[in-house]
Amino acid sequence: MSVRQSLLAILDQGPCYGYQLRHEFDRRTGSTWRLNVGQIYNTLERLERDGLVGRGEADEQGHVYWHITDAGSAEVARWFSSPVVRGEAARDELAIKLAVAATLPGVDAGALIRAQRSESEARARSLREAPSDGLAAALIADAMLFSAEAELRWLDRVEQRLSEHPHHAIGVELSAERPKRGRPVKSDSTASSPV
Amino acid sequence: MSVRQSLLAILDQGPCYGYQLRHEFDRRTGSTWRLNVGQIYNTLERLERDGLVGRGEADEQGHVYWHITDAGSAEVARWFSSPVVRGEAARDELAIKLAVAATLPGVDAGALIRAQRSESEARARSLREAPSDGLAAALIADAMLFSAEAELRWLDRVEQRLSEHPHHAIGVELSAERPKRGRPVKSDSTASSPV
DNA sequence: ACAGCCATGTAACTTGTTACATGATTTT
DNA sequence: AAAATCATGTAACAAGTTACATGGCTGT
Repeated sequence: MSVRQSLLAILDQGPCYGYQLRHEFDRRTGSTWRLNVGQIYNTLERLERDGLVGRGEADEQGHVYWHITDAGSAEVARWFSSPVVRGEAARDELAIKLAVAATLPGVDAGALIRAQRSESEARARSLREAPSDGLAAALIADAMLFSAEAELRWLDRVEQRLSEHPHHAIGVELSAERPKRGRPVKSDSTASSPV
Repeated sequence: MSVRQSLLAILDQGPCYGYQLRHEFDRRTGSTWRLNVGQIYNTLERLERDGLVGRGEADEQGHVYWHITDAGSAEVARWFSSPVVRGEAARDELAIKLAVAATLPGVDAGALIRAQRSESEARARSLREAPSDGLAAALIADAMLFSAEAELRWLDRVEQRLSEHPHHAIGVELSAERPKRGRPVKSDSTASSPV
């Protein structure tokens, strides 16, 4: 939702045309994530469908200015007055991946941790070294750096937990809590050998 | 992609039927994110379409066992041997929101920071207090806690940067880097008053 | 003339997510 | 007998993302 909401928030400052919105989003996020132009127009049409923006006539240069509606402004106000709530939604890809890896037999979670640490360290280093141009870029870079550092701390913690927990792997076929029925049926053709 | 990949990784241990997969995903992620059952079947059909899994015959209980293909196993191996790369993709909703808020005139970024800090603090507190049952749940809770703490550190940093940078807001209509053409056209009907 | 950017748009697609229909089995 | 859970599936949709087509304008 962040692209959609950001475009709406920019439009709340005054009408803009598509390309302009792309540029504004770009500046305000420190050119960190470049939007494909097509996405702007898609998003605008969806916002229009939802009654949050309206499409103006094209001016002499052919620029199509979009303006926010009252419902749109209300939505922006709501967005800026409420915090981002993590948890229910917001799945952390790395957390899922490593948790799954750590609980599956036959997967080398240690190797994954080392590969990830190397990646996250490189990322943190490059974020610390690269100078950020402007406030927006600096804010985004800070967020990314802090997040990479948290990732590294977490990786250490996971390694520690795994070393304390020698029997971490939860077998698929041995699970007591498994819904019903015994072990998986071996399929002849392409199934890989179960552990 | 994490749900899709996780289901594939579980299937790499041996054939499973839909409900079973849901249960396995649930256990391995500490019951943190409960999947709607329908999503399992959707995902399985898409994996089948992509040649990564195959559908077996139903057994006497009517359970439809799915098995991984060679291409699927290769994909799992690839997944577990490569780190999660943040940056290009992986947009941080909070970072975008706050960066946009901080660069738009007329938006009270300070209030947003305070609201977010209160939310993130509550979250961190509840993660620290709630006991985690089992390794998977503990790992996921750690990840969430570290991430919430990084968020709090970042909010402090943003507040500091904003206090150093009194002229942070970037006006839409005053921007020199703006693509072309002068100020936005005022639309008569529903446009909110631009700042 | 040609390359390249500005600008608008369309079509197709991905993953995730929900609501719903249907029936079997199990529990109370 | 009723309620709950197990189990499979379908249909629809949201948001993001990309590739492509089309033109105008600008600079070399």
